[in-house]
Amino acid sequence: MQETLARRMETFRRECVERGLAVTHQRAVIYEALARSHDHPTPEAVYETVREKIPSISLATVYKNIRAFEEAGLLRQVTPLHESVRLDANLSDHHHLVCLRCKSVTDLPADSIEPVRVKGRLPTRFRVERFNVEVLGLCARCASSQ
Amino acid sequence: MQETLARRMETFRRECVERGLAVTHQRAVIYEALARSHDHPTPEAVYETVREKIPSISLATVYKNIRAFEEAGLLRQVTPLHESVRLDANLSDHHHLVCLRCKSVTDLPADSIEPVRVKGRLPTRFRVERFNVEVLGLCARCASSQ
DNA sequence: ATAAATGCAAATCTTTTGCCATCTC
DNA sequence: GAGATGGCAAAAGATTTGCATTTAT
Repeated sequence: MQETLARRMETFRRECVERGLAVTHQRAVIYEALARSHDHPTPEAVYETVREKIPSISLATVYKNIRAFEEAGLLRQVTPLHESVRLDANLSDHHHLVCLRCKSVTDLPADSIEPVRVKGRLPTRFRVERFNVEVLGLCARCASSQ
Repeated sequence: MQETLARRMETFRRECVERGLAVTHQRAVIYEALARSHDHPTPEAVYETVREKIPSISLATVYKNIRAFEEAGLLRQVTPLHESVRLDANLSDHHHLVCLRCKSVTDLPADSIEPVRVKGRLPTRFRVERFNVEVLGLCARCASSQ
């Protein structure tokens, strides 16, 4: 497990070099905080963690680097739709097609995807209410103007 | 189809009465804009649409009513995780357990859910990159403190 | 030495809140 | 007429940007 972290830090350094990103102290500490975490933290939470090691770091630096890591493919956002609330007045069972570039959302009838089936047990005593399935990719327009 | 809209407006009025929400002109126009839309608009987009019918409406009113409609169960947000970016440095295939109340996110190994399978064709020439599966519900802590 | 990155402060964008006037029931 | 709602402006929260200083390569 510790081994895995060391390997991930190694990968991180290599990726940075490959992408022309300087391996700064701040970047390494931010990335390590992310690699250690399993709670899918917000930038603010990452900032608080990193501050324990680098009290002088600024929140803007955390944001700038999260953005840089994303662009380098070192991390992802849990959902690509966090920028602004997206509303859905269609309460019937259905799914969504989400364009990663333009963030357009299109309905997908429930029957166009095999029903989600959980195999085995869910980790905790989680009370499942429903499933959200997002099909991520590029819409026709974005795929062609690529 | 027009029929469906009329029926939805009827349901809307009934739900409002049942929940003790006054059926104001603004509310009806906001709800109708949402019911007619299929692009999962942002509050700002709803505001622009509604302004065509009620030029004097304020953005705050749109936000307040979206909130009220949500609480009344008349609409949903496409993802419950839009408040702040949630980061994921684990790029391997996996899913997420999301608590609708506290917004905690927990990893779910890829093999705990049957692989998502698309039945038939996707509507447009959409270039699928990957699937996001969110299991929504209440985490153990929130379910018990309910 | 050079180009990129950091830190700070200000700006921007999204969403919420307080308060008084207005409308629904 | 009472209490909920709307509009406006200000506040709060999240994220980005500009710029001078510092750091990595």
